[in-house]
Amino acid sequence: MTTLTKKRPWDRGARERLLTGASRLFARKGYAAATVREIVQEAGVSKPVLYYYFKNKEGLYLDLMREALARFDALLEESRQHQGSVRERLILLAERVFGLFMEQIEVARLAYSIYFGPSQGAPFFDFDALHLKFRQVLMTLVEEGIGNQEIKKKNVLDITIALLGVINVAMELRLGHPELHLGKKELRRVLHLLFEGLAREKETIRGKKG
Amino acid sequence: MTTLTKKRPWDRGARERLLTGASRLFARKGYAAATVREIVQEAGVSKPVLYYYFKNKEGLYLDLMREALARFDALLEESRQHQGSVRERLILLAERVFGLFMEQIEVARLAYSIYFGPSQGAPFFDFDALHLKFRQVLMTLVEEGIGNQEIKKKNVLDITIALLGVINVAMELRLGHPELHLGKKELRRVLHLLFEGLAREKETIRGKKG
DNA sequence: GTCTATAGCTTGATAGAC
DNA sequence: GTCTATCAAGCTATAGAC
Repeated sequence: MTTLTKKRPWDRGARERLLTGASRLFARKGYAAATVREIVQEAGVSKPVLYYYFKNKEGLYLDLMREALARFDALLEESRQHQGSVRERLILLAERVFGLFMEQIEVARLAYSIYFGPSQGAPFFDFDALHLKFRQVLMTLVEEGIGNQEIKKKNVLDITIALLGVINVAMELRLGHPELHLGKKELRRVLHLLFEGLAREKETIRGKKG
Repeated sequence: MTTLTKKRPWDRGARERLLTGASRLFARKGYAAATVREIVQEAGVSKPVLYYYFKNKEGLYLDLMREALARFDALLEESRQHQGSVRERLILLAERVFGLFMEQIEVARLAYSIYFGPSQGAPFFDFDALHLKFRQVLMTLVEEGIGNQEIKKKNVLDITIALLGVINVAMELRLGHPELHLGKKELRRVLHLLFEGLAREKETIRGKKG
C-alpha cells in the first residue's frame, strides 16, 4: 500500500520543484538562455527526472504557463460577481490583478517579455486570448459606468486603454524598477487620479476650448 | 578613387545590413535564440564579416542598442526647447517618443523585453538610465504645470506615472496587438482624456454638456 | 575585406542499470 | 522513479587562403 500511495501521477515533490526552479531561471535568463542543466540543478534533481514529468523543455514551459494563467482566468471569472459602484469594482479588479501578478512575478516576467517581445525560442502560447478577455472585462465595466452616468460619455476603448495603461505601468515599475514601487495603495491612488483628471477644473467654465 | 571610397572605416553596406538584420532577428526570436548563423544569413554576408565589424555577438548587440537609444536621448534633449502650454508640450513629447518607437520598433521590442523581462543572455546594457531620464523630463514638466496652475496640486510622481502609463500602453498595443493600433491621434486623445478625467463632473454647471 | 573550413564547446535528449 | 554515462546536433569563434 505504501508503494501505491507514492504512485500518484503528479508527484508534488520533484515536479513542483522543477516548476518553481524553471520559473526562477526563465525569469532571470529567459526561455532560450536557461538551459535544462541549470533547471534540474536549481530544482535539485537529475536530468532524466525532468523528462519523466514533462515531455521536454517546451512541455515544462507550457505546463508552467498553463497553470499560472489559469489562476488569472479564474480571477477574471470571479470578478464578475463583485459588487459596488463601477469605479470601486474597477479599482478592486485592478488591485486583484496586480496582487496576482506580484504573487507569480517570475512567471509574469517571462510571460510579459514573450507576449510583448520576441518568442525567445519558446513554443507558441496563446497569451493574447487572456489579455483580450481582461480587456473585455474592463470594457464591459466601462460601458456599465457610462450607462450609470458614473463615467463620461467618451470613446469606450479610449477609456479602457487609459485604465489598462495605469494598471500596466504599476506592473512594469515592479519589473523594471525595484526601487520605485507602486503598492496596491498607490495604484488605487493613481486610478482615482485618472478618474478625477489631471487638469485643474477651470476650463469647464471658460467655455469652448476642449 | 572607387576603391579608396570603399575603404571607409565604417562600411555602410555590410555593417548596416548586419545591424538591421540582427535587429529583425533579435526582435523575432530574442537575443539568445537568434544565432550568429541566422544573422549573417539574413544580412547576406558570411560569418567572419560579422567578426570583422563587431567584436562578437555581444558587441553587435551593444552597438545596436547604443545607436538606437542615442536617438531617444537626443529626442529628450531636444524636447527641452519646445514651446507652448505644459499640456501641449507633454503631448508633443509623448507623440515624438511614440513616433521614434515606431521608427525603430524592432530594436524597441528587444529593448523592452530585456528591460522588463529576463536578460536573455545578453550583456548588461543600462536601459535604466535612459528610462529614468525620460521620467525625469516628464516630472519636470508636471512640476511646471503645477506651478502654472495647469495641473492639479497632487502627488507629482502619481501624475508622472499616470502619464507614463498612457504612453507605455500605446507602445504595448503595438507590440502585442497588431490589430488594435493606437496612432498618434488616438494617443493624443487618450492623453487629453487623462487630463480631463474619466468621471462625470456631477457638481459642475449644466451649460457645458452640449 | 571576404571567403571556406573547422576547432572546441555546450546544448537537448536518451539508454540502461538499479 | 531516479541515477550515471553518453550522444548527436548545433553553437560561437577563428585560422588561413585569396
